[in-house]
Amino acid sequence: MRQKPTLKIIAKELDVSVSTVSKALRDSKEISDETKEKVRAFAKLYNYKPNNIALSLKNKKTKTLGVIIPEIVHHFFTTVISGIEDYANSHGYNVIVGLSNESFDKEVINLEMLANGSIDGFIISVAKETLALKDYHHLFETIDQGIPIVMFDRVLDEIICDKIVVDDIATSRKAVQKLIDSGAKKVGIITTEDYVSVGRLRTKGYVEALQFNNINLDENLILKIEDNNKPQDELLHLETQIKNYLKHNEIDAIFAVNELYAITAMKAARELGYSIPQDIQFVGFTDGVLSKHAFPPLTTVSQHGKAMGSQAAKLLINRLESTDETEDENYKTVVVETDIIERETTLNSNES
Amino acid sequence: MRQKPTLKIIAKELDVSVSTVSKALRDSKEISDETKEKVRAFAKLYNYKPNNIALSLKNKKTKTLGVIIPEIVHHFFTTVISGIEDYANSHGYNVIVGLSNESFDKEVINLEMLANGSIDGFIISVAKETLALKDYHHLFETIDQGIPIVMFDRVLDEIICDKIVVDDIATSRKAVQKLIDSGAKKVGIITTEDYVSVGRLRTKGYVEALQFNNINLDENLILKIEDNNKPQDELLHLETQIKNYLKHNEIDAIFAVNELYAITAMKAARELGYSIPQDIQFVGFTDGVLSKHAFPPLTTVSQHGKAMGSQAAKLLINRLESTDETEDENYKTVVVETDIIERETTLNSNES
DNA sequence: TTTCAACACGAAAACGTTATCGTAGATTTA
DNA sequence: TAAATCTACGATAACGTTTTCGTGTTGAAA
Repeated sequence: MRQKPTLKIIAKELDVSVSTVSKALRDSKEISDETKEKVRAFAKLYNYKPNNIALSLKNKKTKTLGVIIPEIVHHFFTTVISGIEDYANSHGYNVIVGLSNESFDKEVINLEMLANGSIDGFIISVAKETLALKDYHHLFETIDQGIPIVMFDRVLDEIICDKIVVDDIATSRKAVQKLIDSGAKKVGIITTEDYVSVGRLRTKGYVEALQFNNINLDENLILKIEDNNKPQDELLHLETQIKNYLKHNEIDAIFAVNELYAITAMKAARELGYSIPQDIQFVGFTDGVLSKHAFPPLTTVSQHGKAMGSQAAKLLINRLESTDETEDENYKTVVVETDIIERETTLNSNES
Repeated sequence: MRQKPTLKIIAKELDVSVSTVSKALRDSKEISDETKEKVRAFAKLYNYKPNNIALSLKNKKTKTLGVIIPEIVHHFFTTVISGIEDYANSHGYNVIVGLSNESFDKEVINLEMLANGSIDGFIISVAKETLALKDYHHLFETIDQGIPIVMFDRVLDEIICDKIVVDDIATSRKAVQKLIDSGAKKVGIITTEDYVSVGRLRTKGYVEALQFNNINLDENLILKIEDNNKPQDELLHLETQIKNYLKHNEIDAIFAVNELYAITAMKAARELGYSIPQDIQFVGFTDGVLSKHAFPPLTTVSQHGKAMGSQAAKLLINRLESTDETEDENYKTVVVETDIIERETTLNSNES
């Protein structure tokens, strides 16, 4: 095991001062060509690379981004991370990820752990529990410490910072409209409880689409999935709620606010004897593996997670590298486009 | 924006020396209770937290683990990461992830970027390209620098380090045996090319299982999927290869070395008029979302990715914290158990 | 009274960098 | 020849910690 060479070691070996070595390697004009050549050769030979930690301490910049998400075993979040990584890496930044597991406490701990010098800025999608508790002190504090935050997906109006979102309301309207255009008369929605903002907004879009088409809103057609605390039978719990919902309502189309709800509803519908899409149509949200490989392949709205990720990284890095305090305080919230990917759970509009 | 307090600032404010503040906060007995109290109160008031970077520099330990994987948009890898995070976090470590995108160059860059002080050790699953090139100099070099590596999933015999693997051969044997026990006479395998070690090993297990049951090996039943360089139509490419394979062979069971191959094969089989599992049975590898929500739900072998992840983190952290050089050099390779999760693409053994 | 611990604290070094400033000797300018 | 200017380098401080080693007061022991 060979120990990593440092400036000091090189300096001693070459019998010059540390400053000379540093300057030579940075091609300072204070150093003669002769000395530069000697130092460079030696550095190359021993594979010298400057120590990142020392640089971070000196520059007060770590060149790393902290990403805090509720869950990593989730296609949407991984596409976002992938987008962040791409952009960050190609701009000389590293990415360190923290998982909140939807827990407020873990979110706070992660934030604080990373805020003590480990990272230059955060990209974050807050935990459900944080949403429910409405306790945002940790976010305020890190911003107050001068660490910029970019929020995505689950964003908070109360926090003033850059944000990356999809236009949930408009997208949801678009999805429901698609269903209506394809001949659906009784469109239901499977959504989350209202404290999850994306759920609330998508429900709103659903309502708006109905109004726009002069369809009376039937509250029974809105299924808000209750969270289950026991993750083991989460899925079972979900299924029974949906089956119950399907049995007690006459529905010919469903808009589900995420992939899992859509897939599970399709399974339930099949078991109840519906055929898809003839008897009942489906549109999901988030274009993940599940949608693509579902049976039949699910028509869904694509959130373009990768684009969201790289947008987030871009915004954050721009802010970090803007000549501090110059043109700041004008926080942007960029809304990324969504598309409906038509697959086989919806009828063609002209077939209706 | 309030700037973060440092020892120096606290010291000045309280009119004591930096050392006194440091000692007081670390509860040194050199400091009087009175002073300790004063310092603690002040530190608490201003929410003092020691700067991680400075600590890292001083201690030559960063308390962070570098994880390098080929792809993050992949269920297996995310479960592994999740296991790593869990264990690491609860032991005071952070995790910084690097994506190689299956590219040798990106793997090398990521490794070097992180090896310069940013992390204490690596957990890595090498890129396909690295496997194909058989160029491991970057791995040797980081080990040579005294940075420990734990390899998982795709491991290399040539590298001497801790390893986490599943027993691919045995598991594959078990899966094929299951198919045979359920009455299959003509079992095929859909696998990767041989340079991907997991593919090679699983193929080997397949062959062994046939031998064990005195079934003649028909080379035509082994489909090795060729990699496609154009990621856009990767899926299409896969489908045509599989359909072709199904058309030209008489097969009543398929063992696929990953989820995607299995799902795609099921789709192809359905399109060719097979019914599952009556006409053709399927077993996949890796228990991901796809398997669980496939139609019909796919019988598959579970790799327990989360367990692999936490095992990897445990091995790495143990090595990092073992009183250096004392009991080292005895590298372990732990093999984690696999299970076959029976769902609806296989017949019951007694139905045969 | 002298001597000596014990006590409570401060100074300084170290981790690996970079940047500012100083300066000895060589060279040019007046 | 004296003065000014380069040239090429070294010393030092600084980033925020922790730790080792002093050291000036006490109070107690001799």
